Amino acid sequence: MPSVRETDEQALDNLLRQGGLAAAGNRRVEDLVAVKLWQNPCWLSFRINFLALQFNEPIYRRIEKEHGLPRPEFVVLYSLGLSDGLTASAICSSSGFPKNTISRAIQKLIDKNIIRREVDQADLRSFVLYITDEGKRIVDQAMQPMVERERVMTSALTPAEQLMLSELLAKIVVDSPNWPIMTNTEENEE
Amino acid sequence: MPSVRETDEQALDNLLRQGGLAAAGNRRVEDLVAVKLWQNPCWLSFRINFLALQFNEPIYRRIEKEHGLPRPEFVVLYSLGLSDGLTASAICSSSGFPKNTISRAIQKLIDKNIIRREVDQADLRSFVLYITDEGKRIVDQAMQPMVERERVMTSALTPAEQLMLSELLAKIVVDSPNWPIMTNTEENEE
DNA sequence: AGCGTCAAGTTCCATACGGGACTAAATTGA
DNA sequence: TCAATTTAGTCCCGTATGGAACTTGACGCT
Repeated sequence: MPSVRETDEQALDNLLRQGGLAAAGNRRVEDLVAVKLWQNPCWLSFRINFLALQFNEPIYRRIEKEHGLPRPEFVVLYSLGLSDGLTASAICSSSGFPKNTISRAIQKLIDKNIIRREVDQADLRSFVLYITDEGKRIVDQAMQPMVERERVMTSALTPAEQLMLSELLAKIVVDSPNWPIMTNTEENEE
Repeated sequence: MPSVRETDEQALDNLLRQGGLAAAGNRRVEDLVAVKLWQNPCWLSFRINFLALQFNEPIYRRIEKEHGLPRPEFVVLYSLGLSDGLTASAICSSSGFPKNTISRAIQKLIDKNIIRREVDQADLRSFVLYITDEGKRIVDQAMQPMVERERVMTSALTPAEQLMLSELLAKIVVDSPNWPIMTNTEENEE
């Protein structure tokens, strides 16, 4: 909680909102994008959403075309690629997809012999998921364009800036368990 | 293009991937989230997507409940709130939604008297969109929780860090027109 | 002018998605 | 030890979504 006075808070708001405006300089950017960058009370969410889109759209389109895996299926596969032997609910909560979507994706992947499923002996309700060799092959192959896409997207930043960005974002992610659950029903905050 | 040698590049990769690991310290974070943060070749995309989700999910759920506007409709409205008199295609390209989705959303908003549409005299194919008073009211009201959510999400960072983050992200967004179009058909890059 | 191409929006349609109800197993607790 | 509650995962079903084809107007070219 920063100890700044009211007016300073507003000044900070303005600074945040205009973050990167000076540095943009001669660079040309689409009109509405410029507005959403620099005249937007929600500076963070636009930046984040825009960049997520710029990454996801081409990547998932490609994975769909090349491997026939829609996004939820690939998310499951990717998760197992990072950490084999997961359970469906673990994938849900780290990816944000609802459990029925993940469940469907898992079924499809099993049918395609891309993952394998075993009942968890410790908890007979749940299943432990394992990636197959075929699955490993697919993840490895799909990884290349993803990494490359990130490289392209971050190429405007120096290595030091990239590192700074990685750390700042991680700091926020790590803090996320502390955020309040947004209750949609109440009308007034503050 | 950073002028680093091969091995340095790998070292950088490792640093980037582990960005924020040291700072996380005692903080507890879900297992798979930790893996996706710090043992993930795609450090950027996970951080970005995770945060986008943490923002979008509660916000759009709330806006849906409170104002009956699904996400694409609110995106249109929000865009007009920032810059009145836009055209449908401008909204498409800044938001990333396909044009039929935006088209539908516009129709609905017109029906609900939240926006208004006039033929563009300069180009009879296209329409110029205007927000109505009712629309302004809704945006203003919906803005509060959005700003508040951002405040919560960034509260782990100092003001200086927030400013740095805003600038780094903007720098990437500004660079986005230079990124190559990903052609999904080719098999090999490099 | 007249034809081909392109761009703005709309319509059609198959399908993926997610809310909510449901089953079954674990856990709590009296 | 037997309800009552919670948790893992599946199923059902209405709806939103986005690809592709289509309509209409603009633009370029000869």
